[in-house]
Amino acid sequence: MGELRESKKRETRQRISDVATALFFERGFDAVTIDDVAAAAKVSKPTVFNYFARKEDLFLDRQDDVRVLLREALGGKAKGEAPVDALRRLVDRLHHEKHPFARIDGETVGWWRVVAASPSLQARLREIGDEAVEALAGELAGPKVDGAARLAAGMFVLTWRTAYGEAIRVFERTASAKKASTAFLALIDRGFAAARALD
Amino acid sequence: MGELRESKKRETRQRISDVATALFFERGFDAVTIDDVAAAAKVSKPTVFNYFARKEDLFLDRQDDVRVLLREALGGKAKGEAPVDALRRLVDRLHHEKHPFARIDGETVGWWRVVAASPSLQARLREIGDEAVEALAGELAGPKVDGAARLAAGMFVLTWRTAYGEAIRVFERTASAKKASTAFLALIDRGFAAARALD
DNA sequence: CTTGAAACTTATACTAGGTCAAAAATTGTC
DNA sequence: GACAATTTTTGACCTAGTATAAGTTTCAAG
Repeated sequence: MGELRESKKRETRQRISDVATALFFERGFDAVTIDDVAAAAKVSKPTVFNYFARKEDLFLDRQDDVRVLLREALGGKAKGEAPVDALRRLVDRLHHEKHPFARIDGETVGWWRVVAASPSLQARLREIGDEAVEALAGELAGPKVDGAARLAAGMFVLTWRTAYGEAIRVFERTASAKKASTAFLALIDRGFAAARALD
Repeated sequence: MGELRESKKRETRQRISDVATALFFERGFDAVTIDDVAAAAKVSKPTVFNYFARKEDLFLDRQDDVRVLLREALGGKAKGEAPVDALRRLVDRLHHEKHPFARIDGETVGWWRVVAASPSLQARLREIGDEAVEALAGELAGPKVDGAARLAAGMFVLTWRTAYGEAIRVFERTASAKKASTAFLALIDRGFAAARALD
């Protein structure tokens, strides 16, 4: 059944990803070329693109997680529970689990510095955000997604993005993960309160 | 003092823009190369980039308008008037003036179709949106922009974008500019109501 | 009207992301 | 071990965007 084949592919993919990430942290995203990555991972350029559709995906390969988390948060919510409450619980859960999406510390900030220095990574992040909005709108409204659902979904994603960005800023200013967390959750609450006012 | 020079530049810039827009409508954004544009406008490729920093700017050259409109709406607001009210008045004004930012008709939809078919135009549009958020946050909060201001600004931009997108969808479905307008204003009101709940 | 400086445009060449087709190597199955 | 399927590679190609240096046009001053 192609076990060896599968594991080799996983290995190759992983090697490319690891090598690329290391290079990006070292030199910055834009200063590293695909040829650099390919050479360091000992594969050819087309092979890199065989595993990662865009250069940005070498650094941002958590997009699928977003969809999964949203779905399981909304799918697993108690009957009658408002979506906004289920999402609020998701934030708390991820925050307690120190999930990188909901927690700022030295590591996340290192990651963010790479992003902040690269316009194309930021562009890709915006794109992922919009995809998340569409996915979330689908979860919220079922098959018939309308403007109201998109607006609600947009508010969650916007709130998350804004809270995350603010937390980074606070961390960089104060070097305190605690203060960053507080700022993060405060903005989350603010945004979610506004989202509640939508209906 | 260089009158002829100035007018020639204006002319060249305009010619490039017109020629490019026509080509984009004709063949789609991605199917037209900068070389095509340069040849059709009878200039060289570097000259095109001399006037437009990116290819996308050949089609989206209203970014400055956004900043100007926001500034004059918030600058000219009556003392004591809430920013949200001033922005709401801006929407109404643009809508009545049939400004493309706030009105959907056959022409806007033609423009939108070009955008919808091009990932890079959509990416640039997202970027412009984020720039608008930063600018608006600055207008709202003065020199010290904080997370709350960014969240508020983000909500306005999100609401506008979402309302605009929904209006396009309605127009394409019903072919009625009136229904599109109604959908647009309904979502604007919805989003602005939520934004009011922020404080 | 000439001349020299400044601004604009050009040709040319280059970098880098990304794609494509076909050859070559590797693995799975008979 | 031979044949089929899949992966990888090679190498060529396209396009956006940039740098450089040379050519052209406009301007202002003599």
